[in-house]
Amino acid sequence: MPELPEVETIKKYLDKTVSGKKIIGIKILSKKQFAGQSKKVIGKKILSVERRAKNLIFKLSNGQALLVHLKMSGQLLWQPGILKTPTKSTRVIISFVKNQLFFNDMRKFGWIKVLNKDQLDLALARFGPEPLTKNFSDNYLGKTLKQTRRAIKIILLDQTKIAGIGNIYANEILAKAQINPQKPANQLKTQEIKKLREAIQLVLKEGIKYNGSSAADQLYLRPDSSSGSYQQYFRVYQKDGQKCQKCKTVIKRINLSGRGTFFCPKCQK
DNA sequence: TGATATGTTATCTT
DNA sequence: CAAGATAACATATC
Repeated sequence: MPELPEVETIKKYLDKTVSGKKIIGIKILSKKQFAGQSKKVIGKKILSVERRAKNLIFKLSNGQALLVHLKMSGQLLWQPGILKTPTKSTRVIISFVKNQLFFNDMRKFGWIKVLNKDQLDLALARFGPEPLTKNFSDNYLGKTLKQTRRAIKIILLDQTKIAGIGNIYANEILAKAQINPQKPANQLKTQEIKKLREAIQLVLKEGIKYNGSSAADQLYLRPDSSSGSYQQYFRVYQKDGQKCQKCKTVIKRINLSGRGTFFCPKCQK
């Protein structure tokens, strides 16, 4: 599913592809997935494409913005040149003079919203710090983890605490940091907190480097319809029954608050 | 056929 | 009341 590295990959592609281009039409095929007035967007130029948490933000020349969340199965696919036929899962088509951008979403959980500056700020206000920026420090992480005894993995997934981590990267980060996903957050020692902060940044950067992950059951694609390759480097995700690369212990799968959780019971304490 | 997977939010429980 | 847990959403796949 698109998490921070996948959304960042899409952001980079689209920022260089659509910035400076004028939107000439919007076709909404799934009404409940588009909020606000498409009228306010037509004829406007895209200034830039940005990312906050797992959201994409298209900044427009009239001060409005398109906020996009792909949820589990959303894709933004760039259609060069001639008019392409929408697929069964195409929900919105954004047209440019020579191109189209398809918003495809099999499961229909994703959405696009037209927002003004205030509405955008409000929509983004609840998110915690971006883990790849300076304000995400050992000090911040330590302070945040001290506040709760919920399992550490649950906290990694909490968008109000840290922005952008989803189930795949939470599993991979804890494997890298050698921390058991079930460990109560407030039991992490100073040394473990530092190790965790480093693992968060390292694993997310790895994900971005390989253009995100298109795992077996995933629908994630880059806007040019190519796949990411980070799935080749997974340490634990969907590897239950296989041997840990480090110690050869069999990787275990458990269910933690309804999410598939994978870890090495020997390496991760 | 029905269980499963997922991100986020609404709602229920402790 | 707050924190934490769980249900709900949609739909293809196994």
